[in-house]
Amino acid sequence: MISIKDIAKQAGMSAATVSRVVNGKNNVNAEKRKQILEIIEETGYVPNKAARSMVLQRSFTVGIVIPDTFNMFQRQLFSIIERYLETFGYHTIFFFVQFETSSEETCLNRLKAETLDGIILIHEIKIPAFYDYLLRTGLPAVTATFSYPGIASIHVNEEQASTDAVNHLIGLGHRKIKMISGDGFTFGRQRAEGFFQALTAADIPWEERSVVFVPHYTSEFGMYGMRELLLRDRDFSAVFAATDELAIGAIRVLKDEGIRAPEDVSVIGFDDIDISSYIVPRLTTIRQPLGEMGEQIALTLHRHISGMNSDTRQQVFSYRLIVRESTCAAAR
Amino acid sequence: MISIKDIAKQAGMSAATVSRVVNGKNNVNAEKRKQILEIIEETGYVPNKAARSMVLQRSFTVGIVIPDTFNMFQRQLFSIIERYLETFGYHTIFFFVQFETSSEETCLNRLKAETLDGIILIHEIKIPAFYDYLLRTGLPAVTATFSYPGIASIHVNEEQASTDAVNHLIGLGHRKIKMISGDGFTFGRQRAEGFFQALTAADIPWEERSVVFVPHYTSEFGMYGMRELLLRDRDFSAVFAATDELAIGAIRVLKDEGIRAPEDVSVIGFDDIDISSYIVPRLTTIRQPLGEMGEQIALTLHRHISGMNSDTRQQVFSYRLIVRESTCAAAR
DNA sequence: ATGAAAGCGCTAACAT
DNA sequence: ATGTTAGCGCTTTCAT
Repeated sequence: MISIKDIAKQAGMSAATVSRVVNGKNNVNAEKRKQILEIIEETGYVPNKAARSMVLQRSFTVGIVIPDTFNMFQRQLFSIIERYLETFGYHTIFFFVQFETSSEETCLNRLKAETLDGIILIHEIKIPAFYDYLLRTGLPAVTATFSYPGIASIHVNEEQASTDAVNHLIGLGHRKIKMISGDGFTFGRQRAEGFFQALTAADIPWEERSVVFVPHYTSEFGMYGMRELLLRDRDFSAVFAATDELAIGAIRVLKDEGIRAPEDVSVIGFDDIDISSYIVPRLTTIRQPLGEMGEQIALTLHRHISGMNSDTRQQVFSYRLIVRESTCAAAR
Repeated sequence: MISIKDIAKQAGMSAATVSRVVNGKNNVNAEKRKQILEIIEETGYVPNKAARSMVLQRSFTVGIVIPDTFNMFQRQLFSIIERYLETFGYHTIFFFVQFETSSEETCLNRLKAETLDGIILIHEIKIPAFYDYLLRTGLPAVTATFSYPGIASIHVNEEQASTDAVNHLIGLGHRKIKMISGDGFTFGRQRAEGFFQALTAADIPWEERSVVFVPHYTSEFGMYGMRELLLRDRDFSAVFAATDELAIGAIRVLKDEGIRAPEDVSVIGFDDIDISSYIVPRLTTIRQPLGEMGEQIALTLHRHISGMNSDTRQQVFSYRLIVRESTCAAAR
C-alpha cells in the first residue's frame, strides 16, 4: 500500500506538505503543489480512510440502518438518500438488521465500533438501548418512516394517508371493506388505525377482525392474508393492503380463486413501488414522495452533523393517491 | 468516545492487558480478565474499528461492487452473500456504481482508500484500470455473474441457459420467437447468443432484428422493447426476455394492446426473482441457484483471504427452467 | 503474566 | 511556506 510518506519521499518534501496539497490548503508553493499532484497522479495515491478518520475524529461516513429483508420501498428510499449524501460528500455504510433482538444488539455494537458522522434509521429498532446510545452520545440521527422522541424524523401522516386510501374505496361505493396489515412495526398499526377511522367516519360498522395482521409485509404474506380473509368471510368487495407487496400477493390469491380484481374485489396498496405500475392490474396505491423525503433526510442529517441546526422536529410529508386499475366502482 | 485507555485506567492495568482480554489471548490472569470483562460490560466499550484495521493492516471488511440501480436478482444475491460473509466474520461495505465511466473511477479511488480484505463484483466494471489494480495488488476478488481473466468467478452458463429457455418455447411449438435483451453487459449479449444458437439448432431462420436491445434491464425498458417488437413485425408467438423485469414490462404492453399472454404470445424471463411467482400471469423463467452461488462466492473469497486457496477458476453453476403460467403451447 | 514503547497513516499545532 | 512533532486508538514486540 502506498502512503503519504512514499509521496513525500518521492517529492523530496515532508508529509505535511503533501497533506496540505491533498486537502486543498492554499499555503503551498504553486510549483511544489504541481509537482506533488503529478506524483499523486502517476502513483494513484489515495489517502487511507481509517487513518484519516482517526485523526480527524470523523469519517465523512453515515450509517444506514435497514432491515436485511428490506422491501422495494425501502430500497428506493435508501438509493435516493445515498445519492444525496454523496453530493454532501458522505459515504454510506449499511447496517442490515434482522428481526431478532440479538441482531439489533449486534448492530448497536458495530455502530459503536465505527467512527460515524451520523446515522439514519429506515428501520424501527425495538431495543431502547439503541436510542439511549444515540441520545446519550448525541450522534446526529434521523429516523425515516417512523419517529422516536428526541430524534429528528421524516415520514408521511400514515393514518391520514390510510384514511384517504379507504375513503377512495368508500367513494367508489364500497361498504364491505377489509384490510391486510402487519403488526411488526408502528406504520402497520398506524395504517390499520387509519382504516378504522375512515370506516368510523363513514358510519360503516367494523370489527377487529376486519383486519388480518400478518408477520411480514411481503407478497407471500399478502397471499396468506387474503386466504385468511376469504376463510373468515367471503362477503367483501374491497381490500386495503398496507403495502404494495401485500397487495400483489392478495391479488394473486383472488385470481387463483377465480375472483376478478378489480371487478369483484377492488384492491388498494400503499407505497407505490416501481413495479406497481407494470403489473396486471396496475395498482391503485398511496405514493410517498420518495424523492423529497430522501433529500430531506440527507439534508436534515447533514445540518445536524455540521452543527447548522440540530432541532429534532418531525417533518411530515404529503402523500398522493394514485388511482390505477386495481380499484373500481362497487357492483350494485 | 470510550477507548481502551479508559478501560485500562479504570481497571488499574495497562492497555496491553485490556487488548489481550478483548482479543481472547490466554496469557492473562483469570482474575484480571474477569475484572476487565466486567468493566467492558458496564461501560459498553467496543474497540474502534479504524484504529484496529490500521495496526492490523486488515479490516475484516469486504467490499461489494454493485450497480446503484441494482435489480431484484442482484438484490437477492447480495443479501445472501452478506449473510454468509457475516458467518465468516466479515463486515460488508457497498460500492454503488453508476453507468458512467467517471463513477467507476470514483469507485476505484474509494476502494484504494479503504483497507479491505477482499472484494466482490456483482457488477461488470468496464474500465481496465479497475482490474489492473485488483491484479496488481493481489487483493482477493471474486466476480459474480460474469468473469474476468485471472479473477475467480461464479456464474451460470448464460448461453446454455438461454438456449434451454428458447428450447422450451420451441418445444411448445413456437417457431416465431423474438427476444428482448440489453447490450450493456456481457450477460445480455450471452443470453442473446444462446437465443440465436437455439434457433439455429432448430433450423428456425432468424435475423439480427429478432432481438431488440434496450439500454437497461428494467420493466420500463421491457415495455419499450415489446413496443419496438410490435412495431417491427407483429407476427410472433413467443418472446424471450433476458430478465424477469424485462418480461414484466413486455407482458404489460401485450396486455395494453389486447394481446393475451400466454394464449397469444408466450413470454419467458430469466432470473426467477421473488415477485415472478406472484404476478399475473406467474412467470416462466430460468432460475439461477442464488443460495448456492451466494454461499460459494463468500466461501471462495474467504479462502483467498485466508490464503487457504487462491485459484482463480471459474465456477459454473447449474440453473433450472421453472415452468409457470406465462408460456403455453403455440396456437396451430 | 504484565507493562512500556513503537508504530500503523494521517493531520494539525507549533516552529522556523 | 514548509518541516518537525505529537497523537488519534489499537496491537504487538520486547522487556521484565
